[in-house]
Amino acid sequence: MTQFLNTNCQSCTENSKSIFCALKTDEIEFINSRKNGKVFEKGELIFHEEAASKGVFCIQKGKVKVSQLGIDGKDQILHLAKDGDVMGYRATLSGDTYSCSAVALEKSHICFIPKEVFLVLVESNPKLALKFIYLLSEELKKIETNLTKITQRPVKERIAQSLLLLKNKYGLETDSSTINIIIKREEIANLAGTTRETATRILYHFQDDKIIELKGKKIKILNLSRLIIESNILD
Amino acid sequence: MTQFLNTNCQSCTENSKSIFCALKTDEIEFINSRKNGKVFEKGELIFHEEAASKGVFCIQKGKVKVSQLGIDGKDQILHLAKDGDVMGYRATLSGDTYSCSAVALEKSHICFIPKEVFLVLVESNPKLALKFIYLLSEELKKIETNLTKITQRPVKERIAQSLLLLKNKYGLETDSSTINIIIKREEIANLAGTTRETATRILYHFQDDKIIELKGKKIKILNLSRLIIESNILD
DNA sequence: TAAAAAAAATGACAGATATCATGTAAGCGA
DNA sequence: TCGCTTACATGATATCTGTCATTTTTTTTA
Repeated sequence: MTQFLNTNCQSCTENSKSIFCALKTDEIEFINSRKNGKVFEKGELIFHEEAASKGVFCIQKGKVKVSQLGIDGKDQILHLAKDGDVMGYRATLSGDTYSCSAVALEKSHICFIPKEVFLVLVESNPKLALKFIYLLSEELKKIETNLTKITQRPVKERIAQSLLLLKNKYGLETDSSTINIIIKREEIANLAGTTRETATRILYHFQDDKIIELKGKKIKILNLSRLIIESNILD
Repeated sequence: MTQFLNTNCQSCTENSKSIFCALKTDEIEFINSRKNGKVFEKGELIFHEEAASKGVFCIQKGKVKVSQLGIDGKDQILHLAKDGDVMGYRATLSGDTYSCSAVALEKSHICFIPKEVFLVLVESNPKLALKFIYLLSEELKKIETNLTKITQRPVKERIAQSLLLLKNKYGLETDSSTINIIIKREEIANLAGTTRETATRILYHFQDDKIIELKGKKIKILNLSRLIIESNILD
């Protein structure tokens, strides 16, 4: 059962730093009166690929995976999102269907901004348009690099990279070493583009080597520098 | 030895349909007087990844591969370009280094538009900005799908897909079956994210199955529908 | 045109990963 | 709390694909 949120954008932008923060007060008002907040439970679908884009989603608080389904149902996680991130703008900007699905990784507060509202803003505010150009560019660069890496590097390195990504994205807990996300083995596999079994094995490898410690669905990084070495990221 | 071109944009936009075609006459004049045309020989480098973006390149006539170097020197072709295509805009728009290298696949006539000129246009012309948003979006979608496919599908399907891509991009010769591009085995491999040897073997497989015919560095499609089946693209 | 260099074909082989199968543990709803 | 379902661990196996080595063909250059 999804409940509705009734926060307003003003208080939201104070905390998180979404792309909408640079908007003028009246523009924020404009969004605020037309947006639509919802609470999504863990595992709940936020939007589905192949659905016609109806607008964009802005995460007030939460963690979301954005993934794409392969032919035989295996999905590839393309993007991880957190507080302040906007999702679905690619499809909305090009008037297309969503090319990915978004699913909450934990209970998340997410606002929906209808297409018309969003496009009016982008088209009337050149600065915002440039920001999205920027965002798209970054995204494109990231995924290009990813494509090259994922196809050329062995699974072990990709798993290490995935762990580093999770750490950088969601941060560490108060013990300064446990990655602040509850994530299934299968999702780690989908991030690294491999199978659940292989991911499991490699994680245990890393545990045997005292690089990480597996604590149920959480992962504690024992030796960050070695994890970086394993990931074979040279830069 | 690179020679210089002295065509003007007016005559160019009449033939090809680049993204700049929608510009007003004075804007085209503006580009025309500041651009810089060159002839690149086959195999010649047009721009190099990691170089700071100095501007964008517009193909008047030619074929170009845009690729990214992996860790051990193997490169992944991310994009194929032809007449009217603009390259390097991603980096230029986000004020970044190029993330890919571009190399001519055949003798190509290419104009260079300096960063300042390009950015002035984009920032002063909202319609153009939206066009680039569109372009970036399309590119992003394409590469996301590619990432999922390339990591999840076997090499055979990827090779078939690569051949279809080449056909769709560069078209067929007058015999209505030979793909209109001279391309090395290694480049097909780099497109499909595999090795030269494996690409070779699979191409011969396809030839044995009477799906294609290898004519030196050219490829003739004998049975398009079977090639599509092999590519396992369901849509 | 001959020689040299580059590209391609081809076979042998090894290894990384996926797949399959089965048992175990953990989470969840009644 | 029990039972059911979902997630996880783990071994055995097969296979795809990359690597290496050698020969042949094609292209380039002198």
